[in-house]
Amino acid sequence: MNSTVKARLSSSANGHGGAVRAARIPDAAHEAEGKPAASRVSRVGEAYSAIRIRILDNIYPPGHQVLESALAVDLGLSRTPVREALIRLANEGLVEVIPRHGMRVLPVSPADMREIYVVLTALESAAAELLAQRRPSAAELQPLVDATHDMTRALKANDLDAWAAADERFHQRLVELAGNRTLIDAVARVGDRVHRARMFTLRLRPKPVNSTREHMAMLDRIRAGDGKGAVEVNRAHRERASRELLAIFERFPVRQM
Amino acid sequence: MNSTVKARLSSSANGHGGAVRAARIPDAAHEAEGKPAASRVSRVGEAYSAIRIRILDNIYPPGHQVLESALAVDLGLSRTPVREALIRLANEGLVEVIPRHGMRVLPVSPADMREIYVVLTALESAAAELLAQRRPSAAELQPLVDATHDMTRALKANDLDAWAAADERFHQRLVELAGNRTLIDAVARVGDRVHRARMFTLRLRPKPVNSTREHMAMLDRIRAGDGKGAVEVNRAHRERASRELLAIFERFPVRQM
DNA sequence: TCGTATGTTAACGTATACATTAATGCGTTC
DNA sequence: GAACGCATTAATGTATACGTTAACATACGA
Repeated sequence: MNSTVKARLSSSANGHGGAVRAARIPDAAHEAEGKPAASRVSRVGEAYSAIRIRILDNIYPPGHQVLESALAVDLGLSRTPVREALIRLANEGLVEVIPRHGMRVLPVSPADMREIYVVLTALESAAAELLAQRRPSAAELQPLVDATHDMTRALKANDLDAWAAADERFHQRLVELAGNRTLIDAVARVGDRVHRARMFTLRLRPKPVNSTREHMAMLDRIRAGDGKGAVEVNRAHRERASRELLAIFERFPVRQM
Repeated sequence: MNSTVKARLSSSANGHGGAVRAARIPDAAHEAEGKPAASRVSRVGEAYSAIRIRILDNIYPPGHQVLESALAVDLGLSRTPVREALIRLANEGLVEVIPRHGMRVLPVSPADMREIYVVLTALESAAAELLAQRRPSAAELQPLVDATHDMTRALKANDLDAWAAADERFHQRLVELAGNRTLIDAVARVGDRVHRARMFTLRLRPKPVNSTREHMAMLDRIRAGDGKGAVEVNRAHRERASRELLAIFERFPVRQM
C-alpha cells in the first residue's frame, strides 16, 4: 500500500527559472545540480519533505486536515518553518491552506486527473520534440533505454512498485534530457499529483503491458531525429494511459472525503 | 518606459490545483472567482503585489538586489510577510533568494526566453485544442474577438501599450476558456516572465502587424472545431513571435547585470 | 422545536526576539 | 607587497509573543 516513496529526485519545486546561473555571489553555487534541494539542512526543508512524504505515502490521505500548530509539534519545530513549507506545498497543488483549519490534503478527483494529464502530455510532448531535434548521443539516451528494460524486468517479476518507479524514471529523464529548465520545473510542479493518482490505481488496473513497446517506439523516433513522430507517439502513449487510469478512477468511487 | 502595469488579473500563482471546490468548511468559499487573489487584505498580499509591481515596472531591474529587512522597512511591514511573499515570487521565477544577500531580481536572458516560449507554446496549444474540441458558443468567444479588435485599434492609434495589453488579454482569455485550471495555473506561472521580456522589447521591434491576422485565423479554427488546425496556427504564431523577440533580444546586449 | 444572537476559545497573521553563521575589514606574517 | 587568519558585523533562519477574528457553543426568543 503505502509503498514508501523512494525519495524521488523530482520536484523540489524550487522555481528558480534559470536561477543558479550567474549569482554574482562567489559561493552562491550551493546545490549545483537540481537534485535534492529540499534537504535536511534547513528546518523548512525538513518540514517540506516530511509533510510531502506523508502525503505521497498516503499517511495523510486526501481530505486530511491538520492544523499548523499540530504539524509543528508533530515535527518538533516552530510554526514558522512549517508555514513556509506549506506555502511551497500549496504552490505544488498538494495541499490547500484553509484560514482557520490548517492545511488540507487535496483530493485527486477524476476531473483533476483529466486536467493534469492534458498538461503533462503537452509538456512531455514538447520535451520529446526538443530532444529529438537535438539529436542526442546514444550515451545520453542510455538512461531511457535502461529504464525501459527495468520496466520489462519488473513486469516479468510482477513487481508493480519497481515497474512504476522505472516508468516514472523514464518520463522524468525524458524531460530532463530536453535540457529546458523551465520545462523541467513545469513538469515537476504536476509531478507529485500525477504520482499520487498513479499510486492509487497501480494495483487496480490491468498489467501495463503496452508501455514498454510505446517507450521503445518513442526512443526510435528520437534517435531518428523525428520530432513530430516522437510527439505523436508520446501523445498516444499518454492518452492511452490517461484513458485507462480514468476508467478505473471512475469505476471506483474513490474515498476522498 | 515603465508603463505602470495595469493590475494584470493573471497570475496570482495561487497553486491550488482545483482547490476551492469542496472545502468542507461552510464559508471557505472566500474569493470565489480567480481574480485578484493577492489583494491588499493580507500583508503578505501587500508585499507580494508591491514587489511584483516593482519588478514588472522595472523599478527593480534585472539583477537588482534588496535585503529582506530593507524590503520590510520599505513596505512598512515586518520581515515575516515579506519572506512569505518572496517564497511565492521565487516560485514564479521572478526572483531568487540568495542566503545572505536578500532577493535578486532574475534577469531574462535570451536562453530563458527561448525556454519560456517553448513551454508557453506547448501549453497554449493544448488550450487551443481543448477549446476547439469543446465547440464554444459565439458568446464565449466574444472576449477573444474583442481583444483582437482592440489590437487593431491600438495599432492604428500607435498605442503600443494598449496593443500589448490587448494581445495579452487575448492569450489569457484563450487559456481561461479552455477550462482547465491546472493549465491556467501552469501558464500563469510563466506569464510574468513572458510579460517582462515582451515589455523590454515592445518598443524595439517592428510594428506587430501579423498578430491580428493570426489571432483571427486561430478563432476561425476554433469556431470550426478544428483542434489540430488551431494548434498549428497557435504554434506558428508563437514561433514567429518568439523568433522576432529573440532576434531583437540578441541584437541588444541587454543590460541585465 | 428551531432559529438567532452573543460570548468564549483558539488558530492564524504578523511582529519581534534571538542564535547562528557568513561576509567584511584589519592586522599580522611570510 | 601580498596572502592568510581572526575579530566584528549583520543578515538570515527560527522561535516566540501577541492581537485579531472566525468558529463553536450556549442561551434566548419565537
